[in-house]
Amino acid sequence: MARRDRDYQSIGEVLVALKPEFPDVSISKIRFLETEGLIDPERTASGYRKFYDADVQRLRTILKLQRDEYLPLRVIKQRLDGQAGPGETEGSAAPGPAPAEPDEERVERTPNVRMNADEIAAAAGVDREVVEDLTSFGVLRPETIGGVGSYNGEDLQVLRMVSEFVKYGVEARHLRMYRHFADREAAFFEQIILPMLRQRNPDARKMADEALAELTRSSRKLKDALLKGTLRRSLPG
Amino acid sequence: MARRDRDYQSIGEVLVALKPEFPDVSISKIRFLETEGLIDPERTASGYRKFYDADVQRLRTILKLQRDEYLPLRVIKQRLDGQAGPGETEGSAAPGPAPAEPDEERVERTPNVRMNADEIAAAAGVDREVVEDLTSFGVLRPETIGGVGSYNGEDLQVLRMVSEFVKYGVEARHLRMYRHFADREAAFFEQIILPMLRQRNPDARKMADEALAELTRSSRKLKDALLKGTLRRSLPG
DNA sequence: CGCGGTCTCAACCTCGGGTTGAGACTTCAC
DNA sequence: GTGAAGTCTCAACCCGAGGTTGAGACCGCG
Repeated sequence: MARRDRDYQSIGEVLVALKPEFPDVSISKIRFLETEGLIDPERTASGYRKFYDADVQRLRTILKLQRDEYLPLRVIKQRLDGQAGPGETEGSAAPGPAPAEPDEERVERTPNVRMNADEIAAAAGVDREVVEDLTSFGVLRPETIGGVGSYNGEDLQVLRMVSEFVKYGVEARHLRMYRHFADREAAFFEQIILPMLRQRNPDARKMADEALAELTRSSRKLKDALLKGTLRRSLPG
Repeated sequence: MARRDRDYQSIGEVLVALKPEFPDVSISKIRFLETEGLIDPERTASGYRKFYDADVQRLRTILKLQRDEYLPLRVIKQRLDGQAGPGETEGSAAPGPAPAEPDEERVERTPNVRMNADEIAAAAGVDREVVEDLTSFGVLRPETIGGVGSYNGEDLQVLRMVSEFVKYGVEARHLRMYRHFADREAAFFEQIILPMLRQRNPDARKMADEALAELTRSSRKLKDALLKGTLRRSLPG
């Protein structure tokens, strides 16, 4: 009678499963990742770790991020534990050399900030006009509250990047293409994700989140690779 | 008579210049980066380091990559020295799902590999048909040698990412948008870079390379931020 | 029943990324 | 010209991240 009918794997089985893709994984490493809070497998009555598919998938994601993106574990953790991951958000608003907070732990940031056009312009170090143009071209989409645009932390992220382009003389209207593309891409992802959400599986939500994160990463790399390849051909270099 | 008419800065001046943006920088760190081969400032007759604008710019780039992307110094170095990867040329077009080369010295480079459709399909673990479809949709653009497509390492990168999408049931034709966008973006960058190359400055080439790298990074973040923002609104999150 | 798998816990290790200090030279400001 | 401030090298040291290595005890399955 094979006992293989249980619906989880032991740590050793997981090891074997991951080894081909991640030769550097080890039992002690997996355990270590648990002590660091990156995974949290259930236990049997006697204390053995139980790895369900979702756990293994998460482990795979962790190892991939570590190997391919060189992310430190604390960042991986943040990024996986709810989108609490602050998209990085380097602190200190304001262009001025403001000593800023020693800050140290850059947790919590982003979503609940609220700024008007002047504030966000100042925070990103660009002219207010840039903000207005970006908004009118739809690159930024502030919520409109009482007829006045209200920008959030994500908009600030965008604006900071735009400010890099501005240095090279790029104008807001040139950046519309980025907005259009983001919309198309989001719609594309939605088509993939929505069916997953409709499943009556209790884990559906969790799986969908993981899937979305993975799609986002893959698409980023795809865009990168295509862009680089194209540039290499079109620019002498 | 102010001696300020020299066209370079001392290490201390550089420190002051960078401090606002990178509070953690220090003199010893800058020197350390030199011993690690990441920068290579000229020296005065008496041995003092001379930092020209391009050196400072490079330094800034290094610090940004370290802080925002968490890249280890050796990876930053490789990435900035562009092409100069070590060893490489694994050539292991391993079959099977994913042993491939985790490669250790990541991504970026593998220019001189040459594969036909079957080989690249095997290396990425997808069906040959996927390769054919991608090629016919222009997502992959192999050189055609004697009527036969010849794919390189960049194509393999792309194909690996595509294989992630395939898992979710995406078909090659859905990915055409990525190709279109990469083309538009490359053309956009070209418009920014070409004027820089035409300058009769001896450093023009170097500056243009730096600029291109910076644009690439900024645009990546911009795309990321826009996509995430859009997803957050369109998918219940 | 025994052999291999798994558990915890503390000690240990390596490496990346710097810091510190000593001792000597250079440059700036007056 | 002289001293204070800045810079140089070089070796030694430091710290944290990310694990590894046993020792000793407990499961579990054939």
